[in-house]
Amino acid sequence: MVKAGREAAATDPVARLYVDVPLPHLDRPFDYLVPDDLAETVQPGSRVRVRFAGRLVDAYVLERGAASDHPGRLAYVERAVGDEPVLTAETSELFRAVADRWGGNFVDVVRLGVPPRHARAETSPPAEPGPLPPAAEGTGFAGYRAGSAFVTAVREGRPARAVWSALPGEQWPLRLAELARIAHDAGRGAVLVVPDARDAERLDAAVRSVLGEGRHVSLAADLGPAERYRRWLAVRRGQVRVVVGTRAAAYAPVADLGLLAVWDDGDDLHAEPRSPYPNSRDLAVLRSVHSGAALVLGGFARTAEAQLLVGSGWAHEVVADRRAVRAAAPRVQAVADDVELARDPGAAAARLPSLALRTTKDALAAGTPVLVQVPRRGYVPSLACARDRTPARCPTCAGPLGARSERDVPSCRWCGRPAGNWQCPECGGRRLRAVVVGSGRTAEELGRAFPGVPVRASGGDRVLAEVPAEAAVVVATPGAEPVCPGGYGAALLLDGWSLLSRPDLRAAEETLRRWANAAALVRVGGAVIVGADAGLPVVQALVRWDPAGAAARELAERAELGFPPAARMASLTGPPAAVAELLGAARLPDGAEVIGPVPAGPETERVLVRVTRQHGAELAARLKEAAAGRSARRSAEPVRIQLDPAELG
DNA sequence: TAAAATGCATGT
DNA sequence: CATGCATTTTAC
Repeated sequence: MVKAGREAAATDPVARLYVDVPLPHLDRPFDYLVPDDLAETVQPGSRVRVRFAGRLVDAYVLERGAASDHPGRLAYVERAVGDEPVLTAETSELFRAVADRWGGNFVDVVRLGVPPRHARAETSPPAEPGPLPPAAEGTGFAGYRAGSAFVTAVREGRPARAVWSALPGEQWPLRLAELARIAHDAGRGAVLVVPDARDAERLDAAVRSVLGEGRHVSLAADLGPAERYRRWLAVRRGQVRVVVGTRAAAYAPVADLGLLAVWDDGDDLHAEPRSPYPNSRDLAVLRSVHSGAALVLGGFARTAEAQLLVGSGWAHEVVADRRAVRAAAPRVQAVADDVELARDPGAAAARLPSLALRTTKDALAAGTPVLVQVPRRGYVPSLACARDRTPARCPTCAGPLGARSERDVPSCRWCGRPAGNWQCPECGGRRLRAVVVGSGRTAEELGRAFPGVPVRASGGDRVLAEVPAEAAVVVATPGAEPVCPGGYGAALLLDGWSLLSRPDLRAAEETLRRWANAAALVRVGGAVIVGADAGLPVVQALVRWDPAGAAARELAERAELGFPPAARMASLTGPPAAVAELLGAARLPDGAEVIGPVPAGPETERVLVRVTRQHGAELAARLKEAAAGRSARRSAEPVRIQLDPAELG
């Protein structure tokens, strides 16, 4: 039904658009007529409202055209939402490619990459850029093999691809800012993606120091909707071409993108928890291919995925030579067990291994802080003697004991070692009871071992960005380590046991990543004590500071086991009948291997489908196709499809 | 949430 | 086996 008086636009009256309905079988363009009065407003990339199957829904315009292939009558676009496009030609193509790569819908990806509209923000005037600081003579990449070549490629607008292993102590925010400046001066845009808001703040500051005011924005996740949309619009309008931010920033509609950077791609914060579950690294890889932008994946550690890009010749390594590594790396020593326990009566209170204790004392005496990395706190309460309530302590490091459940073997919340046959030092009792301990207590308890030294805690919802360069014990959970100007005097990495004992495919890689990130904050000549068996390959990799070697070994192991990234996997999660139906309907690629199902929660099962890397795109397409069939037939119970799931369980 | 397609009870 | 009304399906 056409409203009285409505007429189609004189030129290109047809708008091809995606309707914002999350059903896989509707994930294709539909044609609508553009009414005459919207002829100027509705453009490629516009957000509009259309009547679709009766309801008014949002839609995203791909393109305008003269005619439609649709045999039936076309409906009119109902109205425009805002008067400027939200998709660019490049992001339109990117969203389609991301949806295809991960077996999802175009509009789901739009939700990840385009912030919700905030009408007021559309009226705010652009910020005037401040003076542009003079360009630096060179960059910090000169000290890395292939570093200068990569910088030159960015300057010349070539789509070079690098995996950068940052030296310990490296000012990585400044390095990435330098690259952004190079791209900027070449007239190109840059997108720099980091795991969390704190990293985004550091990087934001570094980019400001290099580009001055008003030439970049930070799109970190902790902004309000108005400010977020305002900054994002400034990017879309081309007023700003350098973007810093977390996950979602990777989609920023930067004009003429010249550089994509992802820092610490192994961090699980880079894994998008919403459908279709893309992650920053693979997204950046995809976008670099489609946009012709240069790409750098940087970190202190290296993922097996990044290693594969190097090994296949797709990306070049940007690494320092061994001499520079040796000069920059802290001295790492492993303390595996009770042999090193203190006999020293002064250390009786906190029975840290004597090496760790000496190291800590020395660093504190030199007026430098000591970083103590402890496992992430869960909801785990502390334990105490059931008889006299003496707090239960780890026999090795004197950390507080906790347990995940009543029946669980208690383990140390500092070093993670299990404490199976605990005995109360006061009354000899062997039974434990749960007690609630405030989160600040952990740090306080550790601090007691060093009277008069301030203890600072960083983790959970109280994360410190920086600590002063003075004697202090800094207790942090992985990922929440504050930086210290000049570096820490020493670091104790106490979380090895809880990390390495996880039955996770990535346990070793993740352990080294966390250790390296903490150890990299230690000053040159500082000491790192790691609480784990020196014979473990992952410990050796830290001692020798060899993230590339560790990643190569990790990749080889995964290849042997047929795990990603050596193979491509999809995980299907949902009610057993639904999973079975999807699997039955999917025309899986030749050689696809179905693993499972295994229980995955109440009324829920999961199967894994494994194919070779070459069949990855086909697998995604086939699963999408089967899901589309199910949604068209209204098979109600949805199945979650995840390509390259972050956790393989 | 609108129109079209389909289902189905009812009356001849 | 047409008719009218209810329900289901499609989706521009």
